[in-house]
Amino acid sequence: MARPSRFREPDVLTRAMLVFWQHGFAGTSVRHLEQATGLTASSLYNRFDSKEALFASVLDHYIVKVVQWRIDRYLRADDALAGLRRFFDSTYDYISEQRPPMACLLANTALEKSASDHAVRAQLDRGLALLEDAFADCLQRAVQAGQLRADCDCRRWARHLLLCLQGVLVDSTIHPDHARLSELVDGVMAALPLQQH
Amino acid sequence: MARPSRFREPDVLTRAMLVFWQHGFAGTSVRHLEQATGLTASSLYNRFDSKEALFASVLDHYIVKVVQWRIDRYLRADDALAGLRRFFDSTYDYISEQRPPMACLLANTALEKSASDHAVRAQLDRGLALLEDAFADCLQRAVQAGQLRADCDCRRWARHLLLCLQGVLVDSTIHPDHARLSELVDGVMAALPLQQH
DNA sequence: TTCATTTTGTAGCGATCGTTACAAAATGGA
DNA sequence: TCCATTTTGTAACGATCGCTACAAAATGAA
Repeated sequence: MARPSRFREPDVLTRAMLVFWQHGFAGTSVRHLEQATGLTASSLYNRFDSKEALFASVLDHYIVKVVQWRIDRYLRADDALAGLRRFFDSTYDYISEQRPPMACLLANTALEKSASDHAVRAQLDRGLALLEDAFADCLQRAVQAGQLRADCDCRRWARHLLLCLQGVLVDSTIHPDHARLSELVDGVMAALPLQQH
Repeated sequence: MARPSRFREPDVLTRAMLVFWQHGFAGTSVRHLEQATGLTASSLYNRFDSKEALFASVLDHYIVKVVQWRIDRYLRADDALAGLRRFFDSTYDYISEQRPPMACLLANTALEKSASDHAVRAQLDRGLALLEDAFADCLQRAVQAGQLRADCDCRRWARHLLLCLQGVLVDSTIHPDHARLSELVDGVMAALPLQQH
């Protein structure tokens, strides 16, 4: 057959992901990607058609490895509300571990890339729909567990949580302060239609 | 004296602002700025030291001409809650007038520029503090008018509103749909500690 | 009218951008 | 062993990047 590749594709995508995540699409050069992945440009272009195509693959990778992973890890916990809280906490836990905070590749891309880039837009839609559905499921379980009021409109509250999540992510890059962010999330959780005991 | 300038500085800043707002800092070239302002690069560099310095001036311009203007226009209305609602509405009204939606230059910059760029960070802080204070004042007036409960912690709710605003702005670029955004703002307003009648 | 001063337009600087041509290197199959 | 196939490293392509040198143009002061 052919000469074997020196790198596994998931590793390349993960390393490229971190660069795009931190510096954005326009702010990331192919030279930078070469350095981060350890591949030369010719190898990168051999696997991916262009910087744009690599970015599309990275976006898919992010949705599975970061978004879906966090959904599975937190939003499927037995205690739905506690899981939701931990999901938000983990968001800025993750951020404050990094230097500097990088928010969320989906939100970054939403604000950076042109709205006329329909392929990227569709990927963002998919990633955020994943989150919205996971929020809705989580809230539904909280209703069934008697944590939230029975008349809670889970779909609408899921959209509200998605909105708050994006707000937390933007805020975390401006005020990377754990206490402040935790207080903000307190407010988000308290706004939910909690079941009164 | 000297040869007079063909352009007024505020006009130049406004035009440059629209370009940075839409395409980001890295995504905006000096050629693009020349075209948008009608000035040549030599004229731009004669007034501003660098692209970075021009961006800093543009950010100041944005804080005064867009942020402060909207605060004065909406958040100082006699009916504090109605003004607050109109402030949020105006945010995505403004967005849907544009092709494509451009969110907010402060949020865009927060997610794009490096956290180590302390000068830009300080400007973002200033702009967002302006908004937070205006929200707090607005809520305080709503409390005094009996629209919100007397025990409302206006400062915390102001931060919450700032969070929701950023969320709305991100969402508006992904789903530039007026009805959906209006429903989201319904949720934000309903979450406030309204005085029960 | 001459001069000092600032803005303007032209033209292009070196550096970096995304991308590619090409041949050497590394494999399994024949 | 030789071949077909794919990856790799080297080197560089034309285009564009942020930026600037330089002189002509346009003003008020002397």
